[in-house]
Amino acid sequence: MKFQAPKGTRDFYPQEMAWHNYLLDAWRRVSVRNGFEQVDGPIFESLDLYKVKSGEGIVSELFHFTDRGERELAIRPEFTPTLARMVADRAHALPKPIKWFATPNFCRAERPQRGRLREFWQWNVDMLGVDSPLADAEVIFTAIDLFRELGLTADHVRVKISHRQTVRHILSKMGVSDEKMLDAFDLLDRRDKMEPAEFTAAAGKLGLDDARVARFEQTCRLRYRCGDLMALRNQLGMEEGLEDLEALDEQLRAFGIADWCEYDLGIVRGLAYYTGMVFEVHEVSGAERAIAGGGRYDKLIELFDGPPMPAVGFGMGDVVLTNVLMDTGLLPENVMPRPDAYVIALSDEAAGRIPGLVALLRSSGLHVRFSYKTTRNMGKLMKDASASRARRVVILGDELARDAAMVKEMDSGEQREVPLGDLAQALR
RNA sequence: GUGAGCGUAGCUCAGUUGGUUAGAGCACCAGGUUGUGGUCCUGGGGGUCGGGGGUUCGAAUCCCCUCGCUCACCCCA
Repeated sequence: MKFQAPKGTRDFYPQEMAWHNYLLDAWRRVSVRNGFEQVDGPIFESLDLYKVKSGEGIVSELFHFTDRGERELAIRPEFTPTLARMVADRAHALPKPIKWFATPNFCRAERPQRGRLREFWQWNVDMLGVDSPLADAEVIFTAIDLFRELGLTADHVRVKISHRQTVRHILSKMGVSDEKMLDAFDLLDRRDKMEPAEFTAAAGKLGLDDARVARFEQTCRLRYRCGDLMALRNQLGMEEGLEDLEALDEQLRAFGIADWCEYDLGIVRGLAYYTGMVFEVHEVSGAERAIAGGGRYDKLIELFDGPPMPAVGFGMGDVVLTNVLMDTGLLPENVMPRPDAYVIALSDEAAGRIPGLVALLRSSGLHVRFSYKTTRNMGKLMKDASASRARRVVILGDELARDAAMVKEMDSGEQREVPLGDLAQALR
């Protein structure tokens, strides 16, 4: 084996490609019925574009290169900067709200592991121009609509939701100053990887005393059902400061997706990026990486020199989603296109008529295949026809003397003689 | 990028304490039973044992490097 696919990339043979398309088709179908329009951009961009949002540190995670004109470029690792650039360019001309989706592939120079490769496809869904929990909820609904489309249920996946403003209020009430707020979010994000003592010490530096740390810790560990914010209110002992979450809660219930959602204040996501609601979708066992993640990012378009523009969206990668579908047995076995007919010939004379017949049937829109074998052994040819999963087999045998062929329904086994002139109609 | 485990045909794996031309099942290809679908029979292609170097009379088996896979860290845009 001289060459192999580069580290962290996949070859898509027909079966894998069929599954890949099954996913992309579902993404597209669900996007469209939820009112989103498809967009795309170049697969490489100026390296600087990615530094705007993520800083200089992002460069080591990118596949980047210099072109012959000394331009620093990078293969796209995400879609948001491209989207922000596109929106900023025509912000005043585009009708609002802007509801866009894309299904691009991305490359990131990371070490591959389960659920994370160096090249992957990601469904991006974004809504810009509407600063409302209604938009937040609709975006989450769209993600859930996809899960339903693929056969997943609320028993398989869970949408974990938090809200920056709400967590900020809670932290603030516990004594964290505005200057220390980002550090506090960062600590919240890393708490699972820290020893309890280490966590307590770090929290102390942020102005939280031991008792508050314990309470905060517990608050973040608990899960709160969508539609029941009373539990959270009681846990926190707060009467105010939960308005943002409450407004979102109302919309989620209005969309009828409360069963899929829960509040998890430990969800943090990108620090400098999200400004309001944030969410992740996880498989219930928690064994896989996040299936999807997103939230509200109201300052981003300005960062790309556009006008103020509220925005909310999410990304869903194909790798983890495929893992989940495989584990749950929801990836259909047969997603390859099924032939309408498979033509076999039982004599050399009959074989001579295959090209003309096939050409005729195909030009009428039918998916038609035939055998290239020279054998006239019917058992063998039938086996090939069966393997192709064709709906019907057209048998060219003695009936040709009457200008007719046998047409066999492969699913039922029934067969009948059909005049050649009626074949296209009979196979429809 | 750091650490750990793994790497024999397309797939799942055998391969005795290093010993002659490296095997099986499935898959693939060809043919047979002179008109009916995962049957049966016969034959065939395919591996420089991930790659390179070393130790040895001799290595798939031992050592080093490298590439890839898996897992954790990092990151998760």
